[in-house]
Amino acid sequence: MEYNFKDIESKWQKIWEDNKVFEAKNDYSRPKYYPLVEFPYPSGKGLHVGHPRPYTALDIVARKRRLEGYNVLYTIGWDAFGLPAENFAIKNKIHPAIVTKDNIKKFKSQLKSLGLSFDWSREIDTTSPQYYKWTQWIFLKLFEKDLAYKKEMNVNWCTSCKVVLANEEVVGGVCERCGGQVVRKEKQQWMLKITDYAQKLLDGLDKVRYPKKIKLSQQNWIGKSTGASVFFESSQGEKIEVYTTRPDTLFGVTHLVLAPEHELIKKWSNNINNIDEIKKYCQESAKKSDFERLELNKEKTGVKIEGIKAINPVNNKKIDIYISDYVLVGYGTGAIMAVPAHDQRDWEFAKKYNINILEVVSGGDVNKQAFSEDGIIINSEFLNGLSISQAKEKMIEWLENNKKGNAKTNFKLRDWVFSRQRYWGEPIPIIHCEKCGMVPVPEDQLPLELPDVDNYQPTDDGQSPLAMIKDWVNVKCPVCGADAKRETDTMPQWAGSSWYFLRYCDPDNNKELASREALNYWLPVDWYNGGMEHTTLHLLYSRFWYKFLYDIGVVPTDEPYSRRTSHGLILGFNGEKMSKSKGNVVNPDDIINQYGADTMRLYEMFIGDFEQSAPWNSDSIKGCKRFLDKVWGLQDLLDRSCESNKKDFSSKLEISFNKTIKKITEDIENLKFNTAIAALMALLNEINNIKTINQKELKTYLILLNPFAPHITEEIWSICNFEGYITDQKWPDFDESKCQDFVVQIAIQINGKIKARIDINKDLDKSEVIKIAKENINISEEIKNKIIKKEIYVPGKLVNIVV
RNA sequence: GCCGGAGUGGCGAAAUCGGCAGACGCACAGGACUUAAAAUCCUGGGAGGUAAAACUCGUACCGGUUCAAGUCCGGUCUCCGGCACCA
Repeated sequence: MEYNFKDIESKWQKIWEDNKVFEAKNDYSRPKYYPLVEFPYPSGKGLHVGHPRPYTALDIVARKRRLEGYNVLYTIGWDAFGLPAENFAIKNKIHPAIVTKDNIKKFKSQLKSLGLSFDWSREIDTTSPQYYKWTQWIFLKLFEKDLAYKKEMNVNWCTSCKVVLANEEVVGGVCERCGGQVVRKEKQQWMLKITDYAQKLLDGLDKVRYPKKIKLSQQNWIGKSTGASVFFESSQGEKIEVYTTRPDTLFGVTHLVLAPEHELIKKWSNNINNIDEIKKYCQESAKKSDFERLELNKEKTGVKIEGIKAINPVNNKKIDIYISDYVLVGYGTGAIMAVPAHDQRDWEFAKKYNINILEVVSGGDVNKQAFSEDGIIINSEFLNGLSISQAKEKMIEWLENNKKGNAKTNFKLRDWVFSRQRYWGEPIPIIHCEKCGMVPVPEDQLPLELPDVDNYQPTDDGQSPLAMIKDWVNVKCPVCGADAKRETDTMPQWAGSSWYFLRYCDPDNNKELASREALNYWLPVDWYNGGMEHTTLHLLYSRFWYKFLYDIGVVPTDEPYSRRTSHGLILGFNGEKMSKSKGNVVNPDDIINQYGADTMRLYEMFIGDFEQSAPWNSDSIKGCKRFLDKVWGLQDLLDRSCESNKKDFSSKLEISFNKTIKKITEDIENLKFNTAIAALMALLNEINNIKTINQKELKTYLILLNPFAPHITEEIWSICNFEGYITDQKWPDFDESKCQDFVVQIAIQINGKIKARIDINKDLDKSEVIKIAKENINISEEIKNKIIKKEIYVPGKLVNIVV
């Protein structure tokens, strides 16, 4: 029976809004629950059907929690700084703030039409000065604690646009937009010392409930390794420090490899015989992005430095030095000791350049490939006969005693490049004074607002467009009053998103980023859902900021998120990622117009395993619409007699209802929204077979369905004259003892092959069941004249007789 | 190259403390209702095989463990996502 979803949905959305049904209460005595979804970047394209998947999922959780009696904080905001708005501004000369405002308006109306139970009174926008005042404040705290600093860094530089590019904007070595040549250019960048928190970020993972794959990704990203620093000496007398995880193989070192950017190469330039060749190689590798180096380096390249040698500290042997771009300047010391016998990359390099291979761990065939497994040390003087781990220990001891090195822990994690030469971001609140150096903008002058500019294009030398506004740039030093200049770089988009969930707790606070009272109550976030693509950047950055804020006493716990889950992508009908160019984008507005928000929500959740990606299929939506039409028809099956009203569940449906309550209750907690809906469908089919439903059953059914399809369930509740609103009801309990049928069907197997099925009482014990099984006509035939070796009974499932 | 995830009907998918593979839905086919169509309702279905059964095969591929394997173990292939050759 079709229902008028248009009227019903707008009616209830208005009632919820007018009555502030979903506003979180500032009543800190009640049990709280804080579910969180990643807030969107409001792009000009509007929502696509992928957005509502996580929002609906946690909306279901939020609605269920409210029914369970919790004070719930579920809200949304806008991560609105970023490149697309800026590029749009450059092209069309429209202020990004105006574009952003329009986009937000569109996103908001789209989200509202889904009936999500967001507390809109707490909505935030990272580009509003009231918000970024506190982003800047956190930056100043980091600066104060020496966790923000400036450093020369390589950036991608488009030689034709004269713009710094993100890795993503570099495609095949050229600028994505203009096709110009991209080179690596040295530039001063603001950095945040996330590496100071590497160990804490690692340790914190033990305390939180994240999926294994997310913990693993973060662990791999942080990449702790233990090994040693070893000091080689050059024939010129300089110390060349290398980091190795295999100090046990030091006697197997055949050469050193330096990164092309290594500082010693400049220093040696007068002493290198083949300096032209070296310079050429360095220039070539400077053209490559990291990604390209990765691509191109399947075949190792490198150049030997002629005229300079290194001395191996353990045996004083003179060895060659090479440069190669498979060694990265940003990791370790930018120099490695090469042990071709026991490292595959070194092995390949050695084979190509005809370098000796010195075996120092026995067990493999180092002529065929590098041997990196465990073995006994050989050819290594005082290490001979030891295992790898013993040899590591002994070598480190030797290095330390002889001042030739030391034990060292290394992290792969690099510091966070925090500045952008862009307009549409938070201005970095620092003033450069010739006398006083880098001076923070005084806190009472925050927010340091973004000034208006006429042109959003960066300057020719790659400075932010802010550098062109002379009366903004030129200021007096807050310390000494001399002429000074403002920092013109802005912050990356990651800044605003690193702490937004704190602001939700107290969004209008003008004195603090949020009151301590509110933070104490709401934090930590109980359940945070987001995309896998944010696992190693956003998720790690925000944990870092949070831990920092904990250390300076701003937040009450040391981890921000108790639980993290991630959703799979919604793909186009063709199984590819949705994108305009592929023509497979689906707009949720169309679906809602045609089928309604409840159907849309249901299909988003029914489409498949929440954590797995799934292709969108506009034909399959019909099933969800049909289901809701049938739910609408339940009104007609309601037995309105007095008798019925007093009843508990009817005997026919009692078990089914208990089973379903249990299943829905558990499935929602376990992200199994698809099977929860399947269970509701199955129960509905059962009710339709019986053709009657009593009051308790209908009420229970509506409450169970409510988190998934909130509008239709409210409407039926109200039409049936049930008391109050469905949003004020209590989530149903189930009786564990009534979750299983008395009579169950079990399979009977002979040697693992099914030969019969029988119905038995679930409480019968093994011998009784096997007795009944053997009496079955098929079975008695089968086992006649055979020797029974084994009889197995799996309660409620099957009997297997082995003959 | 490395790391992570996944391969099950025509399609989306269920079932992983080893225990009846394919719940629920889409599409499809047949039937009912209708002048007719749409909508709705009922019925059907992994493949082969049979008049119908029996039976055989079947969860990417090869092998193993087990009374029993989609699920566990060893190896291989393919697809998707991420990446910083991390010494």
